[in-house]
Amino acid sequence: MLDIQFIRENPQAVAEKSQQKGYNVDIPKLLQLADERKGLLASVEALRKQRNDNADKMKGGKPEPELIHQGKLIKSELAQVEAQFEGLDKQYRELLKAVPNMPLDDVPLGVTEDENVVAKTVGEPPHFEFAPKHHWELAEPLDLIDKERAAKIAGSRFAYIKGDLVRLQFAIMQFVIQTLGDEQLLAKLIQENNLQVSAKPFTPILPPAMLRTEPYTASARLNAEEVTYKLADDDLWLNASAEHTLCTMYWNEVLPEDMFPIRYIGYSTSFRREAGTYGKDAEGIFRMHQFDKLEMEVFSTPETALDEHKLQVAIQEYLVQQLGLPYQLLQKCTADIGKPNARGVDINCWFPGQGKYRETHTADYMTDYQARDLKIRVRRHSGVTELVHTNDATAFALGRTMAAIIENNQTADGRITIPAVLRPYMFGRAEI
RNA sequence: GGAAGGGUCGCAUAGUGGUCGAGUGCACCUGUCUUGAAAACAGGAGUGCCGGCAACGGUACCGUGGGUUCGAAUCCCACCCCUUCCGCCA
Repeated sequence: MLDIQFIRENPQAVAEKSQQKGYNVDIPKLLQLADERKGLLASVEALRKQRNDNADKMKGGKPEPELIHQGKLIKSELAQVEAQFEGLDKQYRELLKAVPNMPLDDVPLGVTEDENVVAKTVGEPPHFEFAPKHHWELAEPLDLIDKERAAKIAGSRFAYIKGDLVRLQFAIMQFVIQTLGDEQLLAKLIQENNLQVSAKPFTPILPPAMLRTEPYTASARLNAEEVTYKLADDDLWLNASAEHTLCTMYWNEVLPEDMFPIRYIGYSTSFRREAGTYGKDAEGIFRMHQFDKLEMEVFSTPETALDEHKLQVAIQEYLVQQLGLPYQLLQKCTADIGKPNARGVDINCWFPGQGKYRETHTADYMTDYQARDLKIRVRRHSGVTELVHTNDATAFALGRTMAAIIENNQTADGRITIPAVLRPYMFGRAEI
């Protein structure tokens, strides 16, 4: 959430920028609630002081009936005022949480995702001497994907991934963990992009795949209506990305400055309900209820956070380039960056079967918006505490990445050439 | 899932209704002393919210949420987590 003090000082800007993101929030109402809440809080605290003072008078000796009577009066009045305060506070918090993060100045204005700006196009879509096939058309004869039997067991948007496609997935995972752990490579990317951040390698991490309502809500990532699966018998949700169990990892903690930047490369199966996407990308493994993903998550001090974001994008580009996939880099517009985001970048890879660039990567910069509600702080060397900044970014969503590899690397005889960087992790093989 | 024990200010602990708006030890910070350090001695130090330019004041926090009471770390209820044992299980 946003700092109420900031909203007080910039009501106009907050209203406008929320509007740009497609959020209609009643800022005057919020500020009015904030003021009323403040007044009630003062009353509550004054009454508590009365209660405490009254109780103090009864220490030691035996309680006088008059003081007990006084105490009872204070108690009932306090109960009333507290109830009022809680009601108001709930409204206030809901409205405050409804305010999205402010987009940075370089985020393009837009009303739909169609207004995302193509910042650059890298690589040439491959030319085929034949009509390129969809990944599912190639995968079927090679017996790499079985969706029919998966549907029998779990319904639509599930798959059995088989054989060499499994080997390919594990090869990509090894490649990513190796790459993000390479300090020299990171130093090179940092230098090339003129960034002021450390070259500290990313620590691989396997997070829980479920989390409770309270931290999930605080992360501003819980989307109960469209995305997130809820377990019926427990207060648990299936994570829709490793990001969700990673950004909540330091919930309610104050961390020493020496720990920063905290860089993780997380691997998790991700679960999404995909409500409202009926018929969309129904074939293949492009849009699934369950998919595996490697996700970067970085906690940093505020002054390095934007460069951490840019580093994540640089890493994404490097990874995609290494696999030889043609892509476009999109500067996401205000409507598409997402509620907790201050800035967002997408990478869309070329899918020859569809003849389109499709989203495979996202990089999100949240400033302190996530950390404020998650209460994740840094204790500076000076002793003061400050909210951290959070960044997350896809390393590879494995289903979509493999779909892209299959389509871009298809041969005339329906086989798939393995990208050179993955071959060491594929027993030296060059083809599926 | 069953049984027992436990969760206190970084760590370790004290604390079973008012003197705990939380004591002590260790670690930490600042002084005094010392060439410097150590030791000793003295002092300080948590997180949030509200008010204040600030010094500071108020308030809340003893796993979480409710309840009892004039008053709760302490009593009651529910839940979470940890430890040990049993059961089940990769």
